[in-house]
Amino acid sequence: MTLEAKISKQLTTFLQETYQVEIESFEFQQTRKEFEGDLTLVVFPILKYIKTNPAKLGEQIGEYLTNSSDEVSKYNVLKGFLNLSLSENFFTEMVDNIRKDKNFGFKEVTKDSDKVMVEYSSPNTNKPLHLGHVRNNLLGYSVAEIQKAAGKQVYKTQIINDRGIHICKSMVAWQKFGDGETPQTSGVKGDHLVGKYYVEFDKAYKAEIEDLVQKGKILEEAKKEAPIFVEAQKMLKKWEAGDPKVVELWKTMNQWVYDGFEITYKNLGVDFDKNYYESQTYLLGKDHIKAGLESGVFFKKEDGSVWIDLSEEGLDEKIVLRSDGTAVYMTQDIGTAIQRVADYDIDEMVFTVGNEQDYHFKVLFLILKKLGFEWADHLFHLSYGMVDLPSGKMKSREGNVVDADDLVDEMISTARNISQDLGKLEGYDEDEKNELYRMIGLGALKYYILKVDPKKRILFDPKESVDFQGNTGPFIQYTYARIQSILRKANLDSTSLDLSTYTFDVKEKALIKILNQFPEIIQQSAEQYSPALVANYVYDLVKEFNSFYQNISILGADELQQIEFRVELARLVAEVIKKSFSVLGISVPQRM
RNA sequence: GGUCGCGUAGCUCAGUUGGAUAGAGCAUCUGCCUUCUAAGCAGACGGUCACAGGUUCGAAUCCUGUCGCGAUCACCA
Repeated sequence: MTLEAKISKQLTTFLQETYQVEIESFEFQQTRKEFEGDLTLVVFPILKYIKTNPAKLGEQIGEYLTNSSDEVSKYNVLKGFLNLSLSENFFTEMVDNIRKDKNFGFKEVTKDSDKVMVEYSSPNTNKPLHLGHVRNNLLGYSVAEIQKAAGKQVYKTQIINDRGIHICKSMVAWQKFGDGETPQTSGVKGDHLVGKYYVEFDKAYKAEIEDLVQKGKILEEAKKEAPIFVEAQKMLKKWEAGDPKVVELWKTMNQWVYDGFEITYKNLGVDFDKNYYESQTYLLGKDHIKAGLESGVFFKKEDGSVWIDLSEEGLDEKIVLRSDGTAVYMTQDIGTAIQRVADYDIDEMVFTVGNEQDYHFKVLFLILKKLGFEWADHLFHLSYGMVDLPSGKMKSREGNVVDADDLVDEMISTARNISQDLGKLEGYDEDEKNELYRMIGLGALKYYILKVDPKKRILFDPKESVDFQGNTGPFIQYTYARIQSILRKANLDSTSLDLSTYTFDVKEKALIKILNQFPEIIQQSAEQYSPALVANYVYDLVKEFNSFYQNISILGADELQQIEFRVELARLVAEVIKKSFSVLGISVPQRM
């Protein structure tokens, strides 16, 4: 039982006996720093039931709790706020609880735990990943890890958009201008090579449009008639018809991209339990449209196209099948969702997709619900804001993107420069140093992106780059490394530590209180699908620890028991840092 | 135009069932390395919480309207 629950119970009893009113829930908050106390009861809401003066009631309750509750040792009342000081015993209890639970903060995953599938990344295969994908990947991975920590069975997945006009554009351009170039012959990473031809396509396409317009064509027509575009469309038709040559080229170029993506994913430290490929799923869903047509969920227009009318829900009509009977995006999304539930028997699904698709997912979930799938209530669109550059939106075909691989490299090299300036890595060999630079550079990047509320858009200025000081990943990693240093020096066995007679320092208490919040933070961030909560929490913890560290001597404390406890407290802080960062996908160093 | 989201310090962000004098970091300025790692600590400066109403004992938070920014409203994905 949480502390709040315990005290609430006592309060219910007290108010029942004294005022004959039944109140079960009370409003608590952390006592603000400028006041004495650990936990604050807000008295105002109780006045709705008991007409009296808030200060007077606060006094009464405070008096009662101090006398009858083991947890409360002191109180003071300010206006309508009752500040309670917790007893030393209670702090001892909290510490003991944290110490004895090796899995502190995380819920155990069992065979009976709910199964949740988290989809993220889901790239197109015509270009390398950029900063927008990075946010998507970091968010998706972290949310998946947080769900695990909250006790769910998690499957990470992506659907790779490996077919369609976009990849055909790269293919056509490669055929025309590529001169047989491959990743091997050029030394260019596969996804970048294919991306290069996507840009080439766009250049040639634009030139052709320009040319046609010069010759008197209307822009709209020119766009449709430009020879290279016509060629790409032809190629798509051939692909759909299974033309062996086209399919082979398609396979080859996609493989280049997959090999490239694999490296990027590895560098980012993200992974997947299952990949779905659009080329294998794009025909799915049609059967369900048929079934829905029969049951009256959908209706057919004269031209044969199939629609759903969502005007009752305040939305429009939405097409689910083209008049020629082919699938649209929505069709296959209906199909893949159903397929996934069939494959994995999942209870929940999370779709990590940008907020530009809010409407799409609203409609998708509604359709699945109308088709009668119970699980449609447990679908969540993890909608996140775009990452914009100072110059505006990133557009791959125009080349104004922050490339994922370049960005990671830059972060690592910044970390290297800073580390070398500080020069604290005596005794590390080159491999160890490089591993550390990578850890810090990625830590900076990941924390920078994850600490922001997912739904907010991020403005990323490559010139200003990412900080390594203050509220940053490296700051938190640094604190962890400092603690490791203390643990090495102390070299203590704390198993027999007994705190039953210990008197805690204010800063020790502050740390214990924050540590104690960890399990709740994990649950909250899981419920809200927000890694930002964990990021901000661990920052608060670390800030408090650094203040403690700088103001109170740990190894130089007066008494052995103090030394032992402080070392143990530092160890607990380090553990929570490590766990918090692990769900953010960030590693922590022994030294830095 | 309809719908959805956002608007908090010069900049980047916290502020979650409505609660005390709205908090951090960066930047600027002041102190602190002969003691556990200064990627740190202690402090100063910095606010019309976009604006206007409303609900409430109490609003950055809830409601309405206005303005600004963004997204979306395709037989594209």
